[in-house]
Amino acid sequence: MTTPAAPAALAPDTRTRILDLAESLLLERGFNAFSYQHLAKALGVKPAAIHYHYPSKDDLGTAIVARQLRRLRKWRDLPRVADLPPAEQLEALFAVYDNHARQECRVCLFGALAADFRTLPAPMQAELRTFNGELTAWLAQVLAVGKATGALRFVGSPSAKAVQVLTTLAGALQVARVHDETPYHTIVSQLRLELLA
Amino acid sequence: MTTPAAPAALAPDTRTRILDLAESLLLERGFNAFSYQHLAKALGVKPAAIHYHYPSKDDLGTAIVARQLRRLRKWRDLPRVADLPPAEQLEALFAVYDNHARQECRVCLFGALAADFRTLPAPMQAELRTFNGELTAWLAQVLAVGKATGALRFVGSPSAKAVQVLTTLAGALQVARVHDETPYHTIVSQLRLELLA
DNA sequence: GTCTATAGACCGATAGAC
DNA sequence: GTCTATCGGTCTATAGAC
Repeated sequence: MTTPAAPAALAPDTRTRILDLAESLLLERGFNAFSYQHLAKALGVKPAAIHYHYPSKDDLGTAIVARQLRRLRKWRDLPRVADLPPAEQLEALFAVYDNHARQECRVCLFGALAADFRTLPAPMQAELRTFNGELTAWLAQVLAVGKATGALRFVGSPSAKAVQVLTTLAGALQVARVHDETPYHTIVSQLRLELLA
Repeated sequence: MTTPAAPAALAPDTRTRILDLAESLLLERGFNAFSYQHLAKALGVKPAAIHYHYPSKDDLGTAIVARQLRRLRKWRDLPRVADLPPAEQLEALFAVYDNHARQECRVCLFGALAADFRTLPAPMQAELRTFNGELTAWLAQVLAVGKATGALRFVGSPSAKAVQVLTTLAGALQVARVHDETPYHTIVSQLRLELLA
């Protein structure tokens, strides 16, 4: 019985390189703003090679969202995240968005796809809904515990506040793209000011 | 001296019909998701006729944003808006977003263009920055007066709060598109709950 | 002011060799 | 698994008749 080669961490295969680049372009410029030709040129392969791995652009787009969903679940369940007290879980969430802001003013997955949502293939729409739903549910739980322990402060229900906070963060990354990072940091500071007791 | 014909309110000219339809499609599906052919077919004219009025799609896009900016200034300076007390000015703002949510889950201009911002022509980018800047400045003033009179309640500076509230509203319309109107109303209720003293 | 006709580029996708 | 070659469609935009 032969063992499949372990994925080399320093040399991702073509399939992964395609997905990485497509994800970057999606978050930096939007789904309709890159083509198989762009990907092929940047990766030094031919467009047909990408069609081999992802037969259609719909498949590629769906793969991007599906991977982000897997990453979200992994991150959420990491001991260094799951075992934190609520206020620090909130900070861990902010840190993720800070990373986006620093990397070429990337917006988050949700913010990148929401405007064009109706033009997306159905599987992509479904994955994005799940992504947003699970993230919201996670934050609602964090907020509920935080309120109960007195570490976080807000009016209204945890789930309503979770929807509001995530929506604000998604929008904040968009504002950073249109202007600069300043309003993004203003918004996050404002959220901290209001939430941290 | 001849008088130019007054614009017939019930029969907008071709130029305006093009702009109206393009604006609708922009807000409902995104800037890259409609073409001159789509516009032409829906209006019963040929693509070339649209090129006559708006030589390039960049010109058309810029005209959409420029008109929204003119509308914003007009709305803001209307006596029935400008003379209102702060809490009612805030409600007037919410009413504008409610209208968007009800019309085919339109996002606002900002939310429609932010994701693809880097792919937009420079004049469009500039107009959008001005649009967002003026709206933020207006709301900051409303919030400042509201806080001073005790009608509105929030921590932090009026301008920081204004950026946060507008960003949240823009994001809320995007969430409505991805899911349904429910989270939009949840977010606006949350904003009311927090701001109205 | 609107038309016909078409240019010229780019798109996503496929067939089939290697 | 990646290549060459190419198809058919759509896009923005232009030229020129009416």
